[in-house]
Amino acid sequence: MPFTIATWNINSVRLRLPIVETFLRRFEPDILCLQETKCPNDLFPHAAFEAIGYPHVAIHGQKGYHGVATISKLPFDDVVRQDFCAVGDARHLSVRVEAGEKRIRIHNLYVPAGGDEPDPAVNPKFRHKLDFLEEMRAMRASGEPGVSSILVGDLNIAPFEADVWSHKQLLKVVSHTPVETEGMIRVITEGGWADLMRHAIPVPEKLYTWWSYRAKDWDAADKGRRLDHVWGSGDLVADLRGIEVLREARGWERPSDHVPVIARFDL
DNA sequence: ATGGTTGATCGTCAA
Repeated sequence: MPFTIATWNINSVRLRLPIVETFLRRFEPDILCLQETKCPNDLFPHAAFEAIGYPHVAIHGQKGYHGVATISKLPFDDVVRQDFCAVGDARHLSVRVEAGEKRIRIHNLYVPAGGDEPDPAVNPKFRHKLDFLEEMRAMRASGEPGVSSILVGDLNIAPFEADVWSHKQLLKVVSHTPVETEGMIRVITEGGWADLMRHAIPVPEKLYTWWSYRAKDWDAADKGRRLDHVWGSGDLVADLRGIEVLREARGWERPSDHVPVIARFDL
């Protein structure tokens, strides 16, 4: 059976509810994982999602910052909210679904951006990001017997040269420094994950999911980075039918600086 | 080298 999952850093779910609804109506993913919802739990717009066919919603929000939400057509159970680095940030949410022949744990993650200065000794935000990455090493693609895994989200790291507009110019820019890119590749390798975006669209093809708000003409300048990711347990590689990065969404009305990534499977 | 933009919230932080 077809199974589709999307991930999108929405940068305020309430402000951008209209374009989220447009996206869901047009692409009809079974599951949408949102990051940076910036929405306290008691103000989350549940009714809007239920009204367009998404009655199953898990949220992990806080006031002002961060926040993740998993919005689903399919029922799920065993919701887990992990407090990475024990700082009380709402940055992780996982659920377990049954789709086709498979049971799948879906992790929805929002990794700290890490601030501007890529030195953990002087920048506590970068220290936090590296600590978060270290804690991610415990995430295993085969964590539960008989359960496949998908990990999506804004991981705020672009691991490969083809994931940034200029490898040389970004080597000392947070998101593409060696300690981050090597750390991420270690998490992928040790955890038994497959980088599904790069299975479908291999290096060296350039692939971006984020363009800064600060760039004057994001489309023409095209100074993007691949900060959003879709990882899966090894068994899902054979089931993957394609990846779509919805670049056009960066040009929508009042856009997020991130665009949706859609993964399609036949399970 | 610097400043550039956006959102939540209401001066300032986070990204």
